[in-house]
This record gives sequence, structure tokens and C-alpha cells, in this order.
Amino acid sequence: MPELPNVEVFRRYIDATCLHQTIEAVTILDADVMEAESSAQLKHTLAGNRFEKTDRRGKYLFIQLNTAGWLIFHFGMTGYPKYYRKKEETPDHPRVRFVFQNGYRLDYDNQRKFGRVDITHDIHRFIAEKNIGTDALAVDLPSFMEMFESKPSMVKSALMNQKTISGVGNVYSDEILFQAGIHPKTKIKILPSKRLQRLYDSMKYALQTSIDCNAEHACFPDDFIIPHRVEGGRCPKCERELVKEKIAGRVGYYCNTCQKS
DNA sequence: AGTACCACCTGACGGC
DNA sequence: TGCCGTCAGGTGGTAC
Repeated sequence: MPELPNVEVFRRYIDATCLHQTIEAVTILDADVMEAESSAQLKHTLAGNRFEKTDRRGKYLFIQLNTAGWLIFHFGMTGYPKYYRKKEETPDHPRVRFVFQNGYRLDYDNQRKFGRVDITHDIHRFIAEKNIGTDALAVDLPSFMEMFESKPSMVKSALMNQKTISGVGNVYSDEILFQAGIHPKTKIKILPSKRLQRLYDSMKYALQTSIDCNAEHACFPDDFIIPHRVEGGRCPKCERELVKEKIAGRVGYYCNTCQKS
């Protein structure tokens, strides 16, 4: 599930709930989500520690500890954080649990276990090693133009490539292309600079609008395509049935009338 | 440097 | 009702 807007909402949730509290214990309920050598280190480093601040790059959420280290969350397709006090509020698939001194807990929940929890001393090295591109909300127009103007790939896959810019996944790439009026299979390098600029504007608009809505579909503007991304869904602008098509390995939805090559 | 395909996991859903 | 194939908002590896 989580793409940039969702992860940004998670980040704000952590900010609003978990900062500056002493961590009493860490329980790893399923080591599958841990990077290989990080389990022991995680428990060791976090006990008695505190979350001081958060940061985000693309779909990665970082939490700085008061001892200079960083906790790293990636949510895969089904992950999310849950802060709660009562046992009956436990999420369905908790994988790592942080227990605070005030009795509250933060669970990293992840049904499909595609996500990861990790810990590092050097966040810049982590980003460099993973080769994570500039955050999609942070990238400026000139850099965006330069990165994409000569790319040979289809625009949908270019947007989704985390090494170029990070944070856009399958669902939001559909939204961005719909807002920009660009067909997803268009080769990005054939786009004239005016359309490339519109793509940039649409990217910022779609991501920021979603964040402002707490990533809740019900709050999205009427002309967003995301709520209509279902079999037989119709274009919110022209009412025609949306095309569902596998593009670069992922199923995308688009309007064959409103989106042009 | 692309794309296509597979793998990793689990659960929901539609068809029979 | 129950079983089974399919598929899903991600990433990483392979081969071509």
C-alpha cells in the first residue's frame, strides 16, 4: 500500500505520538522483517533510547534516536505503524513492537512481510548504498527535466523507478499521469518540455493533495482517478470506462481519451 | 539502460 | 460450503 503520501502520513503519526519517550523494550515478533544482523543490535540499541525526530525519503521512514543512530522502516505493500495502549487494539500482523515507559506501544504491522525494519548509524550511507533517488516532493524542476528528458523508458516506469526519484509507486503514478493528461506508455524522452513540466506539476499536486487528505481516498478531489481504479471503473472527467493494462510489470489504469501520447 | 519474468509472503476474492 | 487459482499500492535478482 504505502507510497510517498502514505509514508508521510505515517511519519506525522509517529511525530504526533512517539517522540521523546523512553523505550522500555523492543520485541521482535517476526524476524522475517528484520535485516539479517539487525535484530540483536536493534534490541540492544533501542532499550532506554528515545525517538527524537523523523525523516522520510521516498517510501522510507527514518527515526532518529537520541544516541545518533537511526531506525529505518520500509512498509512494503501492506505495512503500517500502530500506536496503542490496550491489548485489544493490537493490529492483526504485528512484526516488531516498541514498548514505551508510559505503557503505550508502537507496532510495526505488516501482513505480507515485504517491508523491512533496519537500523543504521549513517543514514547518508544507507541512502547511497540503496541508491535511493531524490524524494519526489523535494526534487526541483530543473533536476526533474534533466533526469527525464533523455530517458528511453515509458513514463509510467520512469516515475516508478526509485533510483531516479523516490516515492512514486503504481497507484500514484496512475494519478500523476491522469492529472497530467499523459498516456502511461509514452516514452518519456519524446515529451516536449512543456508537457514534461506539466508532469512535474502534476506529480507535486497529486502527492501533496493526497498528503493534505491524510491519504484518505474519500477526501480526494472529484477528478482524482485513484478511487476509480477498479475493474470497470470510469473516468471521473469524461465518464468513459478506464483501460486496465499491464505496463512494465504493473497493472495500471488510465483513460484512453483524456490521456494522450 | 530498458523490459520481462520470477521470487519473496499472506489473505481476499471470484469461479466452480 | 469448500477448494483453487489469481492477484495485490514493493523491491531485488535474473536474463535478454
